[in-house]
Amino acid sequence: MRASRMHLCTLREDPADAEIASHRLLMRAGYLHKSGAGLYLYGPLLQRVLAKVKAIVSDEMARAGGLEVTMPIMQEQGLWEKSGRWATYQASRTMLTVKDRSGQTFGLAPTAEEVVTDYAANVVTSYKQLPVCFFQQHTKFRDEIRPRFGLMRVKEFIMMDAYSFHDSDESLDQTYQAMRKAYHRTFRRLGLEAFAVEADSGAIGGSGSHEFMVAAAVGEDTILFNAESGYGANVERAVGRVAPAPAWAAPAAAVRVHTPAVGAITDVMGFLQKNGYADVQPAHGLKCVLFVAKTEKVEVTVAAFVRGDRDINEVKLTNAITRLLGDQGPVLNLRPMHPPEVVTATTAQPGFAGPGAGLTVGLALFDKNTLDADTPYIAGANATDHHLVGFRIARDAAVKLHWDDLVTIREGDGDPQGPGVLSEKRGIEVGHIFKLGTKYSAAMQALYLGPDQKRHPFIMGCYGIGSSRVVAAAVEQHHDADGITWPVSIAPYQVVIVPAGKPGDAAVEEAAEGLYRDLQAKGIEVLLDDRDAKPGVKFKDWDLVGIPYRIVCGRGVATGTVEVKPRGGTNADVPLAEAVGLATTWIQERLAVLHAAAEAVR
RNA sequence: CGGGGCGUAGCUCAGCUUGGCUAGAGCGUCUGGUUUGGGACCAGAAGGUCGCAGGUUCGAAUCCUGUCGCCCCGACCA
Repeated sequence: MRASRMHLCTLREDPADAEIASHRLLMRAGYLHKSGAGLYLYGPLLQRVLAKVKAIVSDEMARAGGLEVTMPIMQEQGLWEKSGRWATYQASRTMLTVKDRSGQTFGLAPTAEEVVTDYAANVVTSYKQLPVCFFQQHTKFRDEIRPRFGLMRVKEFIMMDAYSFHDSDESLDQTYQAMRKAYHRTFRRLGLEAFAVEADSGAIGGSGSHEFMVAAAVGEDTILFNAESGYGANVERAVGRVAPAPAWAAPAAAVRVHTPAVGAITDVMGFLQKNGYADVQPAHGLKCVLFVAKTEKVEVTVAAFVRGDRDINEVKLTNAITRLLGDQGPVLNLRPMHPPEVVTATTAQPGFAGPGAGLTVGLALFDKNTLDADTPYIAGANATDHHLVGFRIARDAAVKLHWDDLVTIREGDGDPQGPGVLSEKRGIEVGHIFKLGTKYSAAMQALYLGPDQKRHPFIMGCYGIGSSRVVAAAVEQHHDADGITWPVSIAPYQVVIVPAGKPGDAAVEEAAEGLYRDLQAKGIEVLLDDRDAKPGVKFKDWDLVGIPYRIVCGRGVATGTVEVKPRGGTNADVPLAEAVGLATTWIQERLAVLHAAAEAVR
């Protein structure tokens, strides 16, 4: 491609609304055009990058046995009602809906379990056809509450989604592991450093799941990990060992203490320290957070308790409530109580809630990691400006006790699997794999005939990679002060030739044209910067765009040499005749490194 | 949806507080010339319903009301 014909539109300044590197650089280099909030036009350069990402993703999915299909983006409401998810997605309002001319309502694909399950039910009839895995790479819509960070979180995006069907848990597990391996291979070929962590399965549902994360300071997820044991989990899911609180001089029986105008735990402890309980700390508090949980059928008030120095994990709490509610569930929405609701539930102003007399809630849950039934705590007295000192849950609580895992694990907590300690880092979620079980197939009556001559619901798995998000994550991981430094496997072009002689220098022009022809003949994706611009402008542009290799035909041409330079690396002066060979070799070597990394996945 | 902020040229922004002359700058674009190894220089040009709609006023980018859009902080997810 000749640069004069490719409509390169780089910006010298950062767009005002771009905060993170990928957004900033993709906009500045002309990859992206913002069409609306969370809506982007992918320019010609981005199209090439995306095509390469998609090709690698598809290749690895096919290698793992997947069959590529294309599913409709408009999905009938009826299908979603069969699975029972219409209500969930309407409640969270993540699904965009449209009406056709006859008034029928459709959802715009946020995912495709229903569509693919319906397909499998029709085309897979016998256990002899199992397992099977269908996948696609297609546009998805999610009515994001707040699109942000350029390509990172948008309303319309491209996702690879795969769905597998099985007749046994063992078969599902085999495919799950194959997908896990395929994902690792995919990310290595893409040049991305990604790692898998345990995750909550969220709205998709199911038993097990792992997320694939790209480490990045701007990542929206928090990961807890221990490099030594290999444990890693999203904070939503992470478990760990919390150090016990130190003992303190608690009264034998609970004492009601006047604690004027101090509701926050640290304030309460500060007050008590000055008023007769010198050794109390926040860890001696019994923190009570009040929520309202909604399911399709019921609305229930909930009190959640955790040790005073720790926080409630709302994802864990949601799951715990769902378990308690049984067939009244699942919980579709969980929100903290508004102050007037707190007053109703505790007969006190917010800040003085506790599990003793006076608390009126549907459910009371206690964190089993940080709380003990027979240890003394300082609890709210359900009376404004009063606390109970020396409160013991087993003895003094006036509510039915439910114990579960509710605490948010944080840096410094113990590794659940070994002696080590957990660390924390931020990550961008680029992929997710789930074991779904029979959630969809049972609900939708998607059945196959087994060797026992009976009909069984498919056991399912589902797997996603955010193809367009991967592009943003790649830029986050590969950029410097001058611009993007694409891995060669996904760069829009592999080489750019920059003629840098005086205009009309026939020798320079001839050398550049010759290299251009020869590289094209070798199948290299090559650009020729034939624009009438100063060399400095060209260098800046290609550094920003991120072309991995640059060949400069300049003053050396007179003596028969050109310069070959990797992006961010050092120049090599080589004879004109060797430039094509050297660039080709370097490109192939770098691709080989990525392939070797993929082959090393076990 | 709650809280904060912003809408002026393709991009980045001044001007608004305290209403008043032809609405400005830099970058980018176009023309001509000089330049040509890390975002050149000179001369000239094009480009604006000041987000939109009302209102106040002799007069509104500026003040008021409404509305739409966008950005940032919190709850969703690839």
